[in-house]
Amino acid sequence: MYRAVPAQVDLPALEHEVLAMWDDEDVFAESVRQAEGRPLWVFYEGPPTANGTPGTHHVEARVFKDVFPRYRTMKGYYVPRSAGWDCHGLPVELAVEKELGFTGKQDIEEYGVAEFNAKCRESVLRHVDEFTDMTRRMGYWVDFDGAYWTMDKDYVQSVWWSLKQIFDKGLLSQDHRVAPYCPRCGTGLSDHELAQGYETVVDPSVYVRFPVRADEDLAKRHPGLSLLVWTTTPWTLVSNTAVAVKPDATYAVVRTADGETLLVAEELAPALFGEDHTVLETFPGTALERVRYERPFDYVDIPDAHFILLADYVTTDDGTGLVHQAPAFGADDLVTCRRYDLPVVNPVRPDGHFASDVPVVGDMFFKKADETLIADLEQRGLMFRHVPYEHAYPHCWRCHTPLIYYAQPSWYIRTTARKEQLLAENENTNWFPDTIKWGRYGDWLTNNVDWALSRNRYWGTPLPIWRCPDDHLVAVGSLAELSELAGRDVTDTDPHRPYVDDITIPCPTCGAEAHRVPEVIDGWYDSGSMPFAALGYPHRNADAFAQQFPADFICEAIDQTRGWFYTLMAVNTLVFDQSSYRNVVCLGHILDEDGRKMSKHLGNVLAPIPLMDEHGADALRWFMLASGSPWQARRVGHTAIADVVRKTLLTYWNTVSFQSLYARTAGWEPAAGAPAPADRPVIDRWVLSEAQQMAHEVDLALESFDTQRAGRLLSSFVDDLSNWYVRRSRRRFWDGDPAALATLHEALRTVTLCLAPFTPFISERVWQDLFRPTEADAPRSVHLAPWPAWRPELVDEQLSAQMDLVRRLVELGRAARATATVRTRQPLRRALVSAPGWSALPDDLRGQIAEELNVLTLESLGEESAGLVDVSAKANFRSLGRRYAKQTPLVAEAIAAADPAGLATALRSGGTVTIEVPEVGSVEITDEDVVVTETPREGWAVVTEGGESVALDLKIDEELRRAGVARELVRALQEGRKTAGLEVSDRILVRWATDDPDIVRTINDHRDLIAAEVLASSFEEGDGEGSTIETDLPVTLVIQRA
RNA sequence: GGGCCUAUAGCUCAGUUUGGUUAGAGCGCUUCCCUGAUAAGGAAGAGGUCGGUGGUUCAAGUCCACCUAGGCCCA
Repeated sequence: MYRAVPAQVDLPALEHEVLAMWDDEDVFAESVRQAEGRPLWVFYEGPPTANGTPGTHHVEARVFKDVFPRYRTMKGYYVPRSAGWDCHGLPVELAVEKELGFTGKQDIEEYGVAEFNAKCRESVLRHVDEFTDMTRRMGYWVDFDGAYWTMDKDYVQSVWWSLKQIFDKGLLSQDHRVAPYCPRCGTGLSDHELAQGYETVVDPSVYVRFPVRADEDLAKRHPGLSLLVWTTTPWTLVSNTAVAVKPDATYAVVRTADGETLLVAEELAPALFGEDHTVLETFPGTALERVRYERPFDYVDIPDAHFILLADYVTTDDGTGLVHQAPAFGADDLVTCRRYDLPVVNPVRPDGHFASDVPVVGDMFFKKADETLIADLEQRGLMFRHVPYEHAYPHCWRCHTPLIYYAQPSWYIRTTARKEQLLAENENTNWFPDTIKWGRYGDWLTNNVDWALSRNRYWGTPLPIWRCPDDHLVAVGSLAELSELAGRDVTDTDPHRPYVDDITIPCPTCGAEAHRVPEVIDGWYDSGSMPFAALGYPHRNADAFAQQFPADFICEAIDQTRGWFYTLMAVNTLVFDQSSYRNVVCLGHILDEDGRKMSKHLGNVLAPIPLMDEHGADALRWFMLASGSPWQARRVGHTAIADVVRKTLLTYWNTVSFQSLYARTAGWEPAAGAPAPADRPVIDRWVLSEAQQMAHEVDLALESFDTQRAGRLLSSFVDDLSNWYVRRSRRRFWDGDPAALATLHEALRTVTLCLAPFTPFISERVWQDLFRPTEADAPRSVHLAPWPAWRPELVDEQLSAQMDLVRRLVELGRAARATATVRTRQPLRRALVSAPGWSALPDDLRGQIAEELNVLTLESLGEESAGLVDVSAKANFRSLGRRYAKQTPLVAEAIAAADPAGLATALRSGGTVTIEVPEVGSVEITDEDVVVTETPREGWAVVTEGGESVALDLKIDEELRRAGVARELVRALQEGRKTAGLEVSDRILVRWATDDPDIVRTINDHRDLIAAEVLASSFEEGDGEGSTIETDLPVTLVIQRA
């Protein structure tokens, strides 16, 4: 026996019960365990940074990470899934610094690295709990007990091992380069970190005069000549070393309206000076090489410098075509200046402040110096123009400090050396959506630059390289290896700073004492190592790794193209010569209701747990999976989610509740048996066929990671089931018809299983209420059940098409009633139908139309009513166009001109008609080529669409009218039953009283029908106890429970 | 400056792969209908230059080119 399913449901409360049940019965673990030995389907969880509170965008990715493993499990795969936590890195350090009130590295050093790292570890553990709560609440099944932590000792040693592989391949090296650097955090940033931190800022844009030295020939020809140099970083002018020009551009000496003489690229002169200037002389950039000038500031000593040099990268798109060179602060500048053997002078300290001994700007933060320097240039008359300039400038993605491009020593992984291989691996990867593969991600790979791996920080995987005073380097792959090198057992050491820093080894090359280099590594390398490091490979779990590499599926949001998607591919391709994932689903971002990014700043962040406790996790999940396109940025808000509940979840729930109500009322059990599907009424066969098709197509959609399509299929099936199958079959349920009950049971079983991966809570509850109690061998959870078996013998495509026709005809009939303003409750004598396929429609289906439209008979419009109709014929371009292409309009014209009635008659019998078309000749027309529309003439309500017509006979005689009144009485009584709070199976006593002879006659004529409809065991004239029914008819009705 | 995505009803979005002559749904609004599961359902109405221009084609929301605007990413 089914459990009773109330019509009203509190979804969030239901979900909490289901969560408790999963815990009690250990369902998730069992779903994995019972699949052991089956084919593996490998999923990798991208570790969230255990820092800060999870947001609704975390729910998005996690819904997708859940739905496909659940689906694959149902399809018979073994899908183990471990949680993972990204523990290291600047975000954690920053959070701890903030807690402790620190402002920089010096505070950390004073506090003690060991103590600071202990705080970091503590902070990670704290934040992981919040993620765990959110993850459980949303029903994301992932194994927390087997979670990997990037700070675990074994994890760190696996990372070390992989770095040693890369070092041994000659791909890990130290280099001095100009790279983005955060002066606050005191560390360089990798390119994927840089990518996350561009902010639009207003910087000064300055055009500065650099006077050409008086002893230069050029200055002799043009006394008072200055170079006009443009920069948006005035603070770098202190270190001006040279000026670069484009060798193949044309430069001009220009006299301005003010009579001043300036040197700029010729094509930029109009933009700079307007039309009012005179070009005195032009020459190519090459002619300017080594022309000396007076530098703007002489605060620091830069020997043998300050002349013009040539560089191809200079453009004449904007600025002046003369580019200021400060090799310590620009990657291009460094390369160019080195070619001319110029010194690299850097007056800025690692903390971003000018050195104390620099005049004027000493100890000033680099950005702050702009103002002072500009004032000075203006005072000395060197400033030509000074305007604010809005542009995107990189900032530290965590602390928002403007970055400085800064020459610094750093460790690099030479990913550029393996670029071709990375591109080849990308070739073998399936991206969803596939545009990412060649677009955003492919583009990123094509423009790959070496990976700046090291960080001058504390809480991270220490770079496992030991160096002796003679710069011999050793890479170490584990603590065991380190013990051997050190000559003592250090395997119990925490591999983090500062402990590992204290271990020294004799240099294997020269025997001198070697120390570990001070850097830790980029946290993104940790997460990219997770395929092997999560298992502690190669130090253990070699077999498991062999099986679980690469992944069949990973999924994150689009910001990870340069994050995890990249590091995962890069690390594993470098170490194993193979990428670590085959299919990658790449989601769009989540925006607020107004289309803005969610940020604490705007106060528009939706906290996930309250959101789920209001609407339910299923609703949020369904929204993420099926509402809009997952690849696109989407707006999330309460209305959109409430809509999911109302539209899909409650419709499903109410169908379940309906089934439970009538099955229980009838005492029906699924085991009681029912006619074989083939022997059931046609509407049953139809819904079973639809269910099969739906399950099959949802299967295919999920196979190709298309949850949106799957969702559409599911919700439209739920709608069909509730608003067509149940609606049309209600009476059979009241009677406890086993065929109907069995059919709905089977249809609900199919849809419940298909919904399980999407909405695991409500489907679990339905499983517990309907299926677990009534099937002897039912799994104890829907999530332990297999995907519905494909039963093609139940599919009937012809029936499906016929039902579509029926539903279209019903629509036309309703529209006809509306135009005639005859309400549906009033029976009509007959309806006439004209539609292709009508004659083949089984009587059962015709009956559905008649009942739905409340007409006594249905007739074909063509058969006996020839005189009543107007016939028109229209060309079907789709079929004609294929044959006649260019001549289609001519043929169409000829069809329109032909006698439509004759055409229709000939074509209806399946024949063909030959018509003569000018310029084309004889054309043979079949019924496919023509849309025939028949329209009745007078006294009829007709609606026609696409060649299908329904006409209602509007004549209402006394008999029909009274039948209508009877039906009105029935409706009023039913309404009364409901208001009185009666159960649907309760019998009632009815008393009626009226002065209206017409009502008396109606009741006398229809007494049995009315009594049967409202379950009245007595239906008598007179007064009685009970509830009085409200009705617009002149009659008093009183009902009472029998 | 480059790459990618997006542009369809007041709002949120389908439809574009495979071109076919009345472009759909939901929400909201108006009117009506139906109700023995439903916080439902149905019909009609108002509401569309399918971002713009040009092209290909007998035929373009759909294919092509260019442009505009917005978003994301890179420089």
